[in-house]
This record gives sequence, C-alpha cells and structure tokens, in this order.
Amino acid sequence: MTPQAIKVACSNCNLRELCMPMGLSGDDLGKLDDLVALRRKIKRGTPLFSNGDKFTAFYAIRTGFFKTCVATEDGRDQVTGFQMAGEIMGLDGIVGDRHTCDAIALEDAEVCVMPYERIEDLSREVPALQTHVHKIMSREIVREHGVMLLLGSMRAEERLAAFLLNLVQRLHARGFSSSELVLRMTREEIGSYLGLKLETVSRTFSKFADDGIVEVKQRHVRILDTEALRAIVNAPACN
Amino acid sequence: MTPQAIKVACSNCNLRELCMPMGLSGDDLGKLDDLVALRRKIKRGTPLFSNGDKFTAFYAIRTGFFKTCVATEDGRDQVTGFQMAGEIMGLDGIVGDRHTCDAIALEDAEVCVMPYERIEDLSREVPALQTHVHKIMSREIVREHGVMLLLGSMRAEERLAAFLLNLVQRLHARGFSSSELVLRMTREEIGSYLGLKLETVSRTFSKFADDGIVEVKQRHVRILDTEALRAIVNAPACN
DNA sequence: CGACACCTTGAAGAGGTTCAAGAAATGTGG
DNA sequence: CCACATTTCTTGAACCTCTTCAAGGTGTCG
Repeated sequence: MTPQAIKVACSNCNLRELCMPMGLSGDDLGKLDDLVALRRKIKRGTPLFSNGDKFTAFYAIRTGFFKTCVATEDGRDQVTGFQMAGEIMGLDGIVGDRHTCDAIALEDAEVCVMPYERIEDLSREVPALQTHVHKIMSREIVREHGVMLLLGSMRAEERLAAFLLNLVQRLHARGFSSSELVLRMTREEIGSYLGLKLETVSRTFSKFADDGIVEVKQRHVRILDTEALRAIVNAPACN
Repeated sequence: MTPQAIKVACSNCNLRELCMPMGLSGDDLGKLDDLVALRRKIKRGTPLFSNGDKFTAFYAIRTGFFKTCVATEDGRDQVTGFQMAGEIMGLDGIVGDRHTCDAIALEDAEVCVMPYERIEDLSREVPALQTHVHKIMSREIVREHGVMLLLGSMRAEERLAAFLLNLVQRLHARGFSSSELVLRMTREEIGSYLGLKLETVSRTFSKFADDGIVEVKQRHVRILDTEALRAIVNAPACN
C-alpha cells in the first residue's frame, strides 16, 4: 500500500486528450503539471478507496480497469460503473467528505492522484480547468441517467446489448478494436451492473451467440453484427 | 413564457439553508445576491427546460414540484428524479452545452435562474461557493447511485417503501409532516421512476394499506408505520 | 496437478407485466 | 353549478420474463 512517489506531468501524458487536461493548452496545461501529486499502483482485486474512506482526491486511471459499487447494511450490492483509462473516479466523495462507494481494480492498475484541494485552487486560477471539472461531474450525472433508463425500462437483451455497445465504443475511443473485447469483469459483476442475475447474463450471451450476433468464449467477445445490437437496444415493445 | 423580471436576494431567502447559499455567511452571502438573474414562473405541466435546449443556467426551486426525465428516440421514457423547494436543476446541461433531459413542473412553480457564467465567475471569487457547487453535483451523483441500487436490486415493495421514506424525509426537512404527504405525481410517473408499471405501484400501495402500514386515498398518503417501511427496505432475500 | 472460481445450461417457480374493465377524481364548457 | 369528457386509479386474470435451485463443465492460479 506504499504509494509510488513518481511524479509526472499531464502535459506529456498520452491520455491527456481523454483525461483531466482535456481542452487545455499551452500555459494552462503547464499549470496542470502540479495537479497530480503522485501515482499509485493498485493490485487486481484490491480497493483504490472504500465506502467510508476520507475523501481527499480525484483519481485518474492511467492503466487498468475498475468497478465502482455501492452496498447497503443488509448486504445488498450494486455495481454502479466500470471505469477505464482516462476516466476520473472519486466524485462521490465531495459531498460528505467521505467516499460512499468502493472502487476496486479488476486488473492491476495505476492511477494519478489529484488532491482535491489542488483541484479547487487550480480551478480558480485556470477557468478552463474549472469548466472541465464541472463537465466531468456533469458527464457522470448524464451517464447515470442513461443507466437509470437502462435499469428502469429495458429488458435483459436490451440491457446486455447496450452494455456491450457502450464498452466497445469506449474501448474504440482508446484505440482498441470496435468489434473485439476482453471482459475484465465476471458475469456476476455484469449482472449486478445491469440489474440481472449472472445466469441471465450468461443465457443472454448464449442467445446472442446462437443468433450469430456475437462470438463468446468466456471473457473474449467478438461482435459480429453491431447493427443487430443497435436494433435490439432501439426496439422496445414492438417485438 | 415572458420571464418575471423580479430580482431578489439570496441573503434573505427563507430557503437559503437548503439551497445555493448553504454554508455561506456574511460577506460571501452578500456577494451571492447577484447570482440570481431573475425568477421565472412555470405553469403546471409545462417544461422549465427540455432535452436539446441550450444550457445557460442552474435553476433553484423556490416553490412547486418538478420531475426530470430522459427519453430515447424510440419513445422510451424514464423519470430520473422528483425535485422540490431548494433543490437545484440543470446540472446535466454543462457537459454538452445542452440539456439532456426534460424538467417538467408537476404543479405551478417558481424558480431562481442562476446563469452558469455567473456561477463560474463567482466561484472563483468565493471558494465556499466553489466547494458548494461541487457538493451539489456530488450529491446528485450519490443520489443517483442510490437510485441505481434501488432499480438494480430491489423488489417492488422495497422500491415503493424506499420512495415514500425518501419523500417524507425531504418534506420533513422543509417543515412538513413526516407522516402525511400529498403526491404531486401520477402512479405512472412513480412507476417510471421506480422501474415498475403503474398497476404494480397501485397494487403495492393497496398491499401496504391492507397491511396497515399506510392509508392511501388517491394522492393523499398517511404513513401509519414508518418502522415497517424501513423494515421492508432493509429486508432483502430473507422473507 | 489439484483446488477454486467462474461459466453454462436445465427445470421449476415467483414476481411483475399485460390486457381489460370499471370506478373515482378532475377539468371543461354550457 | 351541473353534465360530460378525460384523466387517473384500482382490481382481476392470464401470461411471460427473469429468478432460483441444481448440476456439470471449463478455465485459472498457486
């Protein structure tokens, strides 16, 4: 758990187009180099932060893959999202000064630690950063609206199709294939995120495979017919 | 649609303990008085803003009651929240410069219009406001986590119980009864929010009434046994 | 190589939906 | 102020999707 004391500059990070410095340039980008206090490595299966932890910083993912989840006292558990390189975690902690969810690495990962105080200070100096921080939080709110739509009004096939399309789209934006992906999470975690049981997720994968829409070998998924997936998402009652 | 050109001060608003100025005092509170550009009245059933509208401002509810909802091209619809006095709407619009949901008044309402540019400018001057804006957005993210938990892992009775408890708790914080309330929304809107059909909402109300937990007369609800509702929310598999 | 975690598939069951009809409330116009 | 239209709410019955329970298969890691 000893944090790596490596300090690095956002200005020459290859994720800057996706991450915190997005939209900044020149001078402003230089000012941002103080934002990242350090980097931290997280082993697969371990938490970056947990429910109840004191909130101190935002975390930008450099490498690896995370899930965030909330839990109730009575043991219920809900995955609220999956995060990949360039995405920001920890926004939940501001309001109550403590984190209200767990962020768990699904593979060995490395994050940039951006102390919240520095973000506030720098935001006042750099209006573009101020706006960007607001956009990051607004984007998270809009993303969650989408999840609520999914959980509140879609059936199992629609949910899984939407999930796959969202994943490949984000992976594609990071230079990966838009038709092939390796799932970093279990069927149970997918199910928790989608409000389904793991058996239903498995069955729905099998159905998609039978229909020739995807090839599934455990966690390796190849999308054969993206349009079919889109049609499933956009075809509600009428089927 | 002509906005009312009445200008008023946050510093002597009776909602300041719930709303934007929360936590500010003295000088800072005075600076905030420029934040509200004007007030606007919204007739019942009409939108404050709609999906696709240009984003220009946050809105603080002075009086009345709203729902926010997102929709898909194929006509699916999801209520993402119900908002009451002191709560802030419009956060979804920052990221894409346009609103991505509809905010519709469920009764005649009045809102304070706080132009986003002024919020940004003032936030740089008043660190307490900067923090507060972040907290408002963070609170919305945490709230949505709770809704995801509800939609993803609760059964109908648990959802409705959680919904009622949340509503009375918020009403109570505004000086209303913690056992009696008037629903401002239809069964269908409740159902959309909770991921249920309106018939299920109605049936579940009836069941609660049969069990002596609530009295329901149309939109008038009296909670007879708050503890029973809490028990329903916190009793998952084991029943 | 063996233990463990993860995934798949089947069969039965439950919770929620759908379809339908009627009752109650609300709003409108004469 | 009343009659009528419309919206909203309730309840029943059949159906369907997803869950639950169970067993076996596959992959992975020490």
